[in-house]
Amino acid sequence: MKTSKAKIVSKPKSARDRILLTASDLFYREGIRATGVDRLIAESGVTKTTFYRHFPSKNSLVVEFLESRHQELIRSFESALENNGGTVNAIFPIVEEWFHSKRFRGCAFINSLGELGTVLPEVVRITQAHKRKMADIIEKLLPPSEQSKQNAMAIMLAIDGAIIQTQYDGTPDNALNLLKRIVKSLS
Amino acid sequence: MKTSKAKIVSKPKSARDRILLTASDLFYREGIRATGVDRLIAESGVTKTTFYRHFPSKNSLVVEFLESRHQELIRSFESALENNGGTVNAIFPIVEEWFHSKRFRGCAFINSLGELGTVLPEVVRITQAHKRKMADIIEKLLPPSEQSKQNAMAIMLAIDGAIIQTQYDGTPDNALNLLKRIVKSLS
DNA sequence: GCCGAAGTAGACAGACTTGTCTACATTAAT
DNA sequence: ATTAATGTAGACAAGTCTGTCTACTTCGGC
Repeated sequence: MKTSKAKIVSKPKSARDRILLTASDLFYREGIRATGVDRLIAESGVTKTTFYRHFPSKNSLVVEFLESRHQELIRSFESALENNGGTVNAIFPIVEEWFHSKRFRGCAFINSLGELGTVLPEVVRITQAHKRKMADIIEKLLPPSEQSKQNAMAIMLAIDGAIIQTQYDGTPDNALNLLKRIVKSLS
Repeated sequence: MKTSKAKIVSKPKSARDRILLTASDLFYREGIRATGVDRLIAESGVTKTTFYRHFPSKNSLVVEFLESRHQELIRSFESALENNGGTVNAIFPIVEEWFHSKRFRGCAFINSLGELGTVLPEVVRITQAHKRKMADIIEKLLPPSEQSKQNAMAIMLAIDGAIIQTQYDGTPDNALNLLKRIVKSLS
């Protein structure tokens, strides 16, 4: 098990997976435009040829990054909700853990909107798909009613707001409490 | 009154003002990183020397852009609230008009967080100052109580959420309705 | 008119960016 | 062993980016 001092990702997987894993990390932590392909290449331990064999352009890697993040988040969100009791309250410990995470830097989708929303329309499309799917999942936590679709979207809206507030204010607990209040007041 | 076909801003003001005006327009519409200094220079009708005389770096222009946008928005927000009756409901027509505006591209501060939050900490600081000031103004619309500070922050949170949802979903009326519901349910 | 402030026209520099390509080596499947 | 798939090592190219600088002109204040 190599734990090299260099920032080279240990090579447990295919080159493609390593690139995607490295991109996921750096894109989220440091920003998409702040991360050049040479950095990705160096840190994933592949060559330029290999990089471009798997991803025809940086933008296609960005799209893949967002798509895979979307899939992964949906999966883990659903799983965690189930583990937390499957009601709307199950959302809060998930969000709490995330907000307190040292790696928290807001929502990758929202950040991408700001970074690339005007130059890469796929980013807007994927963000929309992601948020709508999340709202669908939230809707299933709610008692069925005529309003449940809108209630779920309102909750999604409040979660997005709490994400933003945590990001600029650095006060996760306060944002979480506000989120809880809003969600409860919608019930 | 020159209305030249070229995209050169007519020269009503000092070079500095022209630069700032052009930056405000392009940074918001197209993105900060998507706008290079050469573009700013060409469209504001100044030379490189003049540009750098007024702004020692692109980043300092970005900071100035956000600071002046902050001041301007506070001013116009306060004014519009007063014109709309000075209650919390006064927020809605303001937000509605903005969301329906052809120029709407989300919140410049939130977009900047995504674009530059990791590389220019001033962006985070200004965004925080802006949002807190907005919340202070919102608080003044509310009946005084122990909770009014938190209520104002909850409303600010919901506004941010509505901004994001409008941005990715392109459904301003729906987001606005959700915002209204949340604000009312907090009262 | 004089002089400093402000501005013009661009050339230039170095770094960074994304992407193309050659020659060769290694791995995996048959 | 053979062959295709996959990967390595880099060099290279063109464009873009931010910022520095020279020489000269125009504007504004006294």
